[in-house]
Amino acid sequence: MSTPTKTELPAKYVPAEHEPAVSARWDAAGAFKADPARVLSGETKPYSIIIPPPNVTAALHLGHALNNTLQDVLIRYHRMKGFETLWMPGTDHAGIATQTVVEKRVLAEEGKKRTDFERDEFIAKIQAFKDEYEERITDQLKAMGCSCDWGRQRFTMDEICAKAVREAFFRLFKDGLIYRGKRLVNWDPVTQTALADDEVENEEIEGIFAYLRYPLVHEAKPGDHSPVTWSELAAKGYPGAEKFPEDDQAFVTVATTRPETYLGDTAVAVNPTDPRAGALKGLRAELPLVGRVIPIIEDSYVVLPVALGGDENDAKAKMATGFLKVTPAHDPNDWEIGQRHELPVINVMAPDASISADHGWDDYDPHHGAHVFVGLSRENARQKVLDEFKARGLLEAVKPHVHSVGHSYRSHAAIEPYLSDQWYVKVTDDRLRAAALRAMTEDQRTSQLMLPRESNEHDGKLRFYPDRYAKTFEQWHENLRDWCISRQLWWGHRIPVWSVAWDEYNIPKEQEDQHVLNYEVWIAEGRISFGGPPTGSESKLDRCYVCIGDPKDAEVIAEFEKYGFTQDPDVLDTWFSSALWPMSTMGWPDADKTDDQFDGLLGAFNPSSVLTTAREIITLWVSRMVMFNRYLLAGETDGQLPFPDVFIHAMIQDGEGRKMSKSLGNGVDPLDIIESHGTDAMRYTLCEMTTQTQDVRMPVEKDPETGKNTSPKFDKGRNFCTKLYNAANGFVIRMLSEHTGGEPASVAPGDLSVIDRWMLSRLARATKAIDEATGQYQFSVYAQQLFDVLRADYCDWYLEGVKPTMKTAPAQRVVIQQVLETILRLLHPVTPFITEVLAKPVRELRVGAVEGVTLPDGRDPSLLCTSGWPGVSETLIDEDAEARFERMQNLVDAIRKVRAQHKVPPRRQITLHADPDMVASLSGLGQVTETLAGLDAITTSAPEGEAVPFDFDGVELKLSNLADEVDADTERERLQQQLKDLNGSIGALEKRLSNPGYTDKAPAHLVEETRKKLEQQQAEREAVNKRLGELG
RNA sequence: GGGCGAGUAGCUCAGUUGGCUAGAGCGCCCGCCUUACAAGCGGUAGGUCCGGGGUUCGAGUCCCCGCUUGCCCA
Repeated sequence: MSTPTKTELPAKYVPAEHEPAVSARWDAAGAFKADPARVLSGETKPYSIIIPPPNVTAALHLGHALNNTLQDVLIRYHRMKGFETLWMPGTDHAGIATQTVVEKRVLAEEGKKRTDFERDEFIAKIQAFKDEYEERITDQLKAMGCSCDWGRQRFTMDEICAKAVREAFFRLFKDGLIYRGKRLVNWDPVTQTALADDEVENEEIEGIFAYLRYPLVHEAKPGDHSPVTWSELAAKGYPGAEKFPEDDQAFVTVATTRPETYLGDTAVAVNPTDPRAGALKGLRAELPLVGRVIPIIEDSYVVLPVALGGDENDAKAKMATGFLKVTPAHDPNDWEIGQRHELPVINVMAPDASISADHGWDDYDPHHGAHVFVGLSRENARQKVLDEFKARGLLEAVKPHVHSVGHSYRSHAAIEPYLSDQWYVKVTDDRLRAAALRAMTEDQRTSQLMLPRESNEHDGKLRFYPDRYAKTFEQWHENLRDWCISRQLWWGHRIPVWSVAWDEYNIPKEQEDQHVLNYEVWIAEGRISFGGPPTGSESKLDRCYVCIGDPKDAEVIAEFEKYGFTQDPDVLDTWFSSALWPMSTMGWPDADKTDDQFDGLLGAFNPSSVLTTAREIITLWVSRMVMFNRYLLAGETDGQLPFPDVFIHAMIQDGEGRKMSKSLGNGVDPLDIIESHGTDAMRYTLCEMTTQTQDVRMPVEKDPETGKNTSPKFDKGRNFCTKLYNAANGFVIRMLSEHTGGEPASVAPGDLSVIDRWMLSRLARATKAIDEATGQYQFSVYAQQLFDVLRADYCDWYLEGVKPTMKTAPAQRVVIQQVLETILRLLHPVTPFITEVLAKPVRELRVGAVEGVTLPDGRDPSLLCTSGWPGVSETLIDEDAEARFERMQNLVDAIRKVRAQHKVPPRRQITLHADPDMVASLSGLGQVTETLAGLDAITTSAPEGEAVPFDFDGVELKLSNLADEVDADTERERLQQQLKDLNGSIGALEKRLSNPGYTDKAPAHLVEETRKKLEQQQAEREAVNKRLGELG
């Protein structure tokens, strides 16, 4: 009962001839559209993945190809399994990265800087760039076969996401979780903007280490101080004080690479274990020329010099004096020390990094002499400080010193740690941090801090794959610092806060009542919220801040702007909107009252099923999604997670273990691979590479013809696909079309021959292994299983083995077809295109079923991607058939080996002489052995002419008719090699068995096995020796 | 400085409670255009499992020390 019209396919598989057409079929069928109604009605279970949105800054690279292939494998697998699947696609605006790229482009093309444009004008340029790259990225994802729900594609700055950002910001602001504070940022003094940490490049520079002396003083009261003498210190037991003239003023020597920052010093620190520390208690240092008197504090951060017990292997200890100048405004470590000791923070620089008294240097007094530095650049001031100290006898030494300094990747200027006002999310608050820690599954926790509570059903559900990444997540949260979310950029979500300096917030008397009334109403209505300092902080804000929930709320804005309020010019860190991605893409905060596109999505698909990403994202993104999802989707207690599973995949490096990068020119473009090898080949290879390790290497080669980078690793995937196509189209489809008739509608395994039962058994095992591997995110195991079952089992053994019988065995033809159709389905998530191409013609061959093999129609059987996942019952696992078939495989291998050694021409048929048991056993396999080993007969009769004996399972078999005359030398050589191998093996076995420890302690079955094996090999050796004797 | 990996054949990698003479793909070499497939088929060679200790009857696998190398965080 064959279908009337058969699908014809070309003889050779050229991916580019099929992939676009297959994509078009998927699109036309709306195959990837998710329907939340089916979930909400309870009809199906949801499976969803939120794409980690690629930056619109650049086209996708191989890491994206890997990341998205793995997601697609999961999505397609679950879709076939019958889940309602949603894979939400989208892109990220990537604030600074994108703005920078566009700035470079505009400078190159128009010779203009960003500041030559109005803000809106420049943003329009970035927007145009974004549109271009978003399209490109979308095309790439489609070319990769990603089965996203394309009708729901999002962008982190589109309207619904912007609304989510405003809502989240407003709520956090209102709840006191967003505050204004000071912090050191990476400041680029040339372009005058803050930079993210990853935009700072560390470079080794040849700098100096300067040793400066700070005179010590007593301070009776502020402004009244007197020198400390060495004799005083000696009296207090200060080691070494006696070496100095008694009446001279004592000093401490600090060592620094940046002498000019001494202008902002607010303390000198000494290690509490330093033997000099005790004598210095209560004393102070006076900064030369500046006149500032600063305390001497104790802090264990200070490195002890080697002479005082410091670590000899520590380079710092060799250079250190044991005294550290503390400049909280100009060094991140000093900032930390300043926080610990509540030191004043004195900024001595202007935004261009020149020395200035106008940006926080409040105790500046030109009469002391520091005026000589004001206005100098950092570099000139550095030299001037050295000169002035030298002139006063306070410069102890200057040594050359190579050290690492952060530079702007844009201007290449040295980064200045610069104090500025920024917005922060108080992620250290229990409502955020604890919620993230409690989210972790308990068996992945290593500390007892904030464990899941029994009372919260959403606690303890977050699991990392592989396990070890849980530790990264845990430690990050335990050492968390508040999150700086403001960026001095134009491209991004503008911070919805308006402010005015207190002393400018003047409301005319007659308007005061109305104004106060207005904002009380607005607060009650949730339209505005006033900000304060961080909870528990004593500091006062210098401005009045109001967050306006809706930036289009003209009434409110007009009112505040009337009193001088202006909107914050900064934008939010990109990760703020990314943190909302699992919610915003599904329509939050208006999930159920906007258009159909979002209706029910949040309820049906949040939490999503898994997040698939790279490990550097655990801290930047995963943490923040967990905190925001739990906080914003919560009632009184912590709410649900954005996803229960986090899968972290490997990073692809080049063949030398280097990161792939543009500057090294070692990147591989996925589109080039798709062009040269086909998408399926790329996907297969990427899956196979995805083991549980951190990094995988991909040797990169430049194609001499195209000049494009490629890698030989993809050949395996391409060859695999070719094999599949040749087997399916070239053999199975052709043969089963030509030979039909009499197929049973249902085939019972018991009625089948050994080779069929073996094949079904192998298929059952592979299916089981694949299901298990997928549940554990073991993509490499999945790919390996596919390779083994298709190539090794189905093509190399099964199809070769059934050749002589298939034409006359209708039931066997059913097995051939059913197994192929099952394999196509198993393969589909990894290699979707070629399997979709083959699915129709293979399905058209279906004439019967095998009991235990189910091939469900799924949602829509006209496409493989919406067909059901195959079920292969474990009852098909047949140990007996496997044992018999494997024995035959070993025999065929042994015969092939003899053939090769005797150089028997491939086509020459030879004769196997065996004992009756063996012959009987082989005859149960049909003609399989003869076909695979190239035999004309298997017989119990003795060879007539010359024959070559060989050993198999301890039994001597013979092969005859190898050649017109057997070459004795070849045979002797073969036997001698065999003897050598046997001697080695027998020696090892004897040694093991003569060890009483082994026979007494090892499991009995292992000892027994070893004995049997020894006996068998000894028998083989005897036979080989005998044969060698006969040869003479 | 803290954390996490990796080191097994020329290359890329498997090796799951410790147990056959350590495997695969590619590459090398040999033989084959055998009627699905030369992007293929059959076969050979190739390994002190980074080094050193330890536990064990038995270690690529577990423990300790070291070397090399990569990534993340500070």
